[in-house]
Amino acid sequence: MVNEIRPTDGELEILQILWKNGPSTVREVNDLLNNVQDKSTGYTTTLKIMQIMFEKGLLHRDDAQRTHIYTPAVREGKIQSALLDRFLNAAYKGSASKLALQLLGNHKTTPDELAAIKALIDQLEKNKPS
Amino acid sequence: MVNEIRPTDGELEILQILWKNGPSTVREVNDLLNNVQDKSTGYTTTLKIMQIMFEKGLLHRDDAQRTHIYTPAVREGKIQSALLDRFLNAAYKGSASKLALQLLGNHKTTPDELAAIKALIDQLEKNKPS
DNA sequence: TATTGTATACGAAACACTTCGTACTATAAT
DNA sequence: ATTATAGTACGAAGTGTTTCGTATACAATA
Repeated sequence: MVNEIRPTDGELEILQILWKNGPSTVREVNDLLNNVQDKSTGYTTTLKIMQIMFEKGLLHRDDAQRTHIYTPAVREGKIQSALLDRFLNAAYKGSASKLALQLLGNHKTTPDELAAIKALIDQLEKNKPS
Repeated sequence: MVNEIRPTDGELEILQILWKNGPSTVREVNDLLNNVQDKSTGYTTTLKIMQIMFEKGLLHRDDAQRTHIYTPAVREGKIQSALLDRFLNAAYKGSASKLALQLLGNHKTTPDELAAIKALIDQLEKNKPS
């Protein structure tokens, strides 16, 4: 069930790194957490979290070598959809348009992005003429 | 700081009820949790959470009568903005347009709502001509 | 007045997440 | 070969959330 996917914030940070950088070792993930981001996480902390993510089925790992290599077990878009769905219900009681309006109103969006969104809306309107 | 506002899912459910129904007692909130929603939460559980929310400053309360009356200490829109910001960064690394596209693509939106969103985009394009 | 019902307050247990110390092991360097 | 380095595994502490039992107080009523 998609409903069961519930990565924590910490797990999501690690997933983001793996989605972006491809298969990685704990060391690589930990370095990126500490250098690229402001976080200062101990190595064994990152290791533990990734081990737990592996147990949960959130990550795959190749332990053929001493240094294990981890990969995400789930697609980025799938996780995002599941989280979005949950968030939409929890914070906006399911009103997607309310979320969209607040999103576009609060955040800077480039003209290109606005155009892409408008194009999608046009397409939705064509496909679903009421 | 808006950044500090971090209601849990359980707290958010209670806030939703208070935002919708106005000042309420623990009993009223608990009844709504149990009847309107599928949850089956004990009275003292709801009480405890609301007491903690009060301590955190998430709720105000009038304890002039034996039966206390609780009200939200924060506006719905403000909480939503804070949560949306956090969610956008955690799950979409800050790309509002990516979130918007997934949102509109995944969820049914009525023609009226689509029109409202398009109107907002038009206005944004007018105000910020690149 | 005594009993019953309904409040609040409090404490503790259960659970999950994060963090870190430590033990152990394999590889690399001297 | 010995030592240093870098990795995994494991356990336990700290924290926050949720849950519930229980003590206590007030109010209504028989």
